[in-house]
Amino acid sequence: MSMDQETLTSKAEARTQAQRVRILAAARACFVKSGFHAASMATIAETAGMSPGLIYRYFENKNAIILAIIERQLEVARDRIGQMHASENLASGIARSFGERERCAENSMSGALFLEMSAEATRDPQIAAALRRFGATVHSEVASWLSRDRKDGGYGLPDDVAKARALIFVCLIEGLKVREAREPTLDKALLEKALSEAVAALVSPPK
Amino acid sequence: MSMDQETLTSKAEARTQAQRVRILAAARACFVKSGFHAASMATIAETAGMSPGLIYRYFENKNAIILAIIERQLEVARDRIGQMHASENLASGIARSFGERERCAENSMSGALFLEMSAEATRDPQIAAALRRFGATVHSEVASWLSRDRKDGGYGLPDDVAKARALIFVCLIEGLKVREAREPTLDKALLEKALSEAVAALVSPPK
Amino acid sequence: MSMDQETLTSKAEARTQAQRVRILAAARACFVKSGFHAASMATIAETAGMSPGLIYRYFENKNAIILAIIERQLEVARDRIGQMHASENLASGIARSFGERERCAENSMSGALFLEMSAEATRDPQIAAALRRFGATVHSEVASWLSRDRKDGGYGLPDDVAKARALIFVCLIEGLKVREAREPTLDKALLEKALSEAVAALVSPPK
Amino acid sequence: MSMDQETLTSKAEARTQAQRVRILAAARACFVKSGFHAASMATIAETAGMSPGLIYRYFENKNAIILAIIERQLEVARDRIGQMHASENLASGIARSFGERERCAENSMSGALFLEMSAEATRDPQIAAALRRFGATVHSEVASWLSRDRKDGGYGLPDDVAKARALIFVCLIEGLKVREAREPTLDKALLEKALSEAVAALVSPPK
DNA sequence: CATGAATGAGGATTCATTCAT
DNA sequence: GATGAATGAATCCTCATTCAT
Repeated sequence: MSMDQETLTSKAEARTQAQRVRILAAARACFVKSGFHAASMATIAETAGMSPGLIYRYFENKNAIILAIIERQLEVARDRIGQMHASENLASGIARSFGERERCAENSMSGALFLEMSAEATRDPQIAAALRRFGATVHSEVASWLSRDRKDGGYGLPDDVAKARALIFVCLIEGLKVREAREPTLDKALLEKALSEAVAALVSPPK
Repeated sequence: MSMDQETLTSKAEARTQAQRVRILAAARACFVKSGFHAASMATIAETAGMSPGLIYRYFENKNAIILAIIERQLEVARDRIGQMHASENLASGIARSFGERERCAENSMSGALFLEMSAEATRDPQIAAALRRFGATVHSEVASWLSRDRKDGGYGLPDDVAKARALIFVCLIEGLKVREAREPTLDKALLEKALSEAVAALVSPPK
Repeated sequence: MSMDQETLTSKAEARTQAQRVRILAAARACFVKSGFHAASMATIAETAGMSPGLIYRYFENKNAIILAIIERQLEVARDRIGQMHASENLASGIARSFGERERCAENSMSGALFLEMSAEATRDPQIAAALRRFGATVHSEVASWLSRDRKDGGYGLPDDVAKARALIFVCLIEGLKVREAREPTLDKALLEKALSEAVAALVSPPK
Repeated sequence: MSMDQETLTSKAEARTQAQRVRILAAARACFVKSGFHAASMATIAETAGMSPGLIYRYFENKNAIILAIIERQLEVARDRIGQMHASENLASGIARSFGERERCAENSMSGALFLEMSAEATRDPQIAAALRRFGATVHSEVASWLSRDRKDGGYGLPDDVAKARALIFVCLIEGLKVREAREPTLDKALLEKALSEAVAALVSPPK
């Protein structure tokens, strides 16, 4: 009744993957609450419902966890920005997502986490590289979306204009993230008004 | 050859002030390099060329140093933003200040420090309050500048538009700060081009 | 060969208890030798044969250790005083216990520790409260013993006289404790003679 | 107009003495409030209205101050006990002095200080010796007072009885001191009642 | 696999003592 | 004499990491 080797292996791998996910979820929660440094391995372990020692079977050390979280958060963020293109009303979409309470799962990029990551990037070259990769991807994606033909859902801007506006767009979004972390109570109506005008300007044809 | 009491007192005060400045400069350097938490008092003391114990004669504890640095950085930032209004060409001014090398002195707002501060603000209410105060001041300053009459060096925008645009402006600047910390090598020409268009849009009369 | 859950739990609890005892014994020894403040956690850890960090798994901080020791010493003292009632010859019992060498174990109330505790009580309200509780218990116990009927092993004194004499009795005992700490070489014969007369007077019917 | 050498010297000595007194008074106050260890030299200096450095011109180190204070306190206590003999009503005199608030000056032996001293004596042989000397003096003084002829203000007890009762007396007083430190709110009426009976018994002719 | 007890290197902070002025 | 800035060792405590079970 024993399973063949391959099945066993894949079962084991699945479990390994599940454990890693469990740890990362716990770590994310702790990091959001206390920051990378203040969150202790003991707390993360407790949050994950396992022993501190076990974590080291799945991650070499705390830094590896931080890195893995960052990697995953960047994927999530990338996806989210991808979805924006499709959304009917970009400005209100962004505005609405502002200050969304962490829904516990990892499908939302926490402003606090984003700050923590960025701050850490100024010291850790690996993190810096990851963020740079992320930034480049997002920027070119937004740029391509602005330059794409109108009939393909784009805005038909010349390439150079698209690139410049994409930069503004990306900085604006990141600035909002920072603000969100700091001032989650910001007036949403004002924000939406401001954003809709800004977005309109960003996608309008150049003079 | 003895000095009168007043002279002595002011000498002592001058020394005290000088020491505080020395400590803050060292702390700033350490914080930029390692972050608020990873920078140890021992390292700060060494950087300042003094013993760890001496620091506590001038600051109650590490947190007080962090707070003092933040307060000072926000002043600097406030001043800088104030100067922007006066500058001939806003966009290129901002672009030029981007990525300026930390001149070690405290007259430039380090992007890294800004991130560190913002991240810390999500945990420390005192820091959060300081940042909020700062944010409010800057926002209203920018708004008043946008709404002021053209003949007074403003842009004559209606109050509500000015408020909304000021928000965008401030977020954009902060987003740039974040980017600066992460990617100081960003293409300056592109940045200037992007900013000049964005700034032009922000100060243009509403439709 | 694996143990069931219950066995495991009780084993763990037993170990925890054993470690606490080990720490308390070491701490007691250190406190007797150097006092609460001068005894360092490092020394206690070394005495207990463990690392400093480990102590904090079993006690929240140094103060908790001090408190635990005090609590335990007071229990011991309470028991001892309880036993006195039963003893054939009270005076010689007290005299004999005077200056007993610390048997390292916790079954003897060290005079030094008693002093340390009392001195600390003038500053730490928690310790003061514990000592006050202790004092009240002992006082009322002695009083009830003096007032109880002769046929129940008491001395049949009126309540108010019993209360007053109990106070004297308790102060006398405590005074002896102090003397013991300071002058363990006191002439035992003299002490016994003095005590037997004093005890006789304390239990004699009032005029 | 200059004073001769001798006058100068004695003037200097007087000043030295005055400074020492000032320091000791300050130290006493600090020790009563915080204990020997917790009272810092800085606080003592501040209380004495001088700089920390200056203290070291008059005392070799903190320990020397402690020792000097103890020496002085013991003198005071010796005097006080001497005065007791003369007092009309011994019991009420003791009772009344119980819990007297430190009158700031050094003419009252603080219970807290007494405890601190006794605790310290278990470690520091010099302090132990001082206390032992003190104890012996007081004991023999009390004994001689009990054995002295009635017409000389004594109680005419035989020498050996006087010695034994003096021991009880001294322990009782010390026990009261301890209690005072711990429980300054003790019922005075009860105390006086208890003491008057006890004192009466101690001075009564032996059976 | 899993546990969690154990380690020990730091970290912030205090304070007796010294010494240049 | 007097100051008080400066030192640096020592203290309590935390936490990433290891390893026997």
